[in-house]
Amino acid sequence: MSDPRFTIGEMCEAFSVTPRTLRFYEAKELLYPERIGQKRLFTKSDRARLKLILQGKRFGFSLEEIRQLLNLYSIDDQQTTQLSRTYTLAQERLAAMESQRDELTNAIEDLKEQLRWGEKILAERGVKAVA
Amino acid sequence: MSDPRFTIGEMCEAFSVTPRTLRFYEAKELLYPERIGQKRLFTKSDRARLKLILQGKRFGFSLEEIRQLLNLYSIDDQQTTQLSRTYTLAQERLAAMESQRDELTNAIEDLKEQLRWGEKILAERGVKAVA
DNA sequence: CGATTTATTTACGTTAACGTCAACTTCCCC
DNA sequence: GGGGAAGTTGACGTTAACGTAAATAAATCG
Repeated sequence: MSDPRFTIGEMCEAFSVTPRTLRFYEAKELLYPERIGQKRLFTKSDRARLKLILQGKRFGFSLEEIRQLLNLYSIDDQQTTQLSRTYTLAQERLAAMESQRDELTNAIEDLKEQLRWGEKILAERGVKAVA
Repeated sequence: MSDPRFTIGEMCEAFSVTPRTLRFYEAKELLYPERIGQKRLFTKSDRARLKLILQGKRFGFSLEEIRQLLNLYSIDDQQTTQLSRTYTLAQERLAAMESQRDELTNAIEDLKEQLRWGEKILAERGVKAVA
């Protein structure tokens, strides 16, 4: 009934990454797989963290930034002080993300306008815009 | 009444970039300043392009991606075919940006939940959450 | 038991986006 | 006309995030 462990190959298969990537993340202290002899065994926790890492990357965060974000999830039960510090850290991150989203929203609007303009030009020339 | 030209120094001042950066962008064919002898003279058009470049970078686009985006703005008046091709390219880009924004929106929601959860924990322990 | 398969460490290679000299020209000022 | 100040072209250095190759070990399969 104990938690399952995964080999590096299984992890790579499941998340579409290379072994090099997982070893690299471990070296950068983003993952902490167990060891049996030399070989790595990834836990459920490692899977959860890896999922967050890959998500973070899609948002354009650096691995170092992600490492700090991950620390938000590993809460030190003993030190409440630590907790409220990470809390403010999370709020800062949130603000950054929101402003980034707003910028994106604006850029999207601009692009849409450009597209409408382009459509008009194409229409004038009697060319159908590719839907 | 002719358009004003700007030295590399003026450009750096105006956009908070280094000369190296502007020369690099020229080498990568993102900018096309004129030349008077050896020296570069940046036009109004270069300023517009540079503004878009810096904006693009904030969205996490690579310089190569930005270069392609910039070509959307420099429309070849002779070849309409070219235009409708770039039009679809712009639509793809738009779709990518929208889905990226949506992902961000979700992540923001997740983070907010985490924060609400953290607040409760802090409250239970009698610690004020840092506003 | 020998051959794969799977994994490990070590270490050099790679791309992107500049930073950072070094070694000149050119222009302007007193 | 002798300096700064501003600008130019190399060319090597740097960081991030892995890729890739070499040499080696452990486990598995017929």
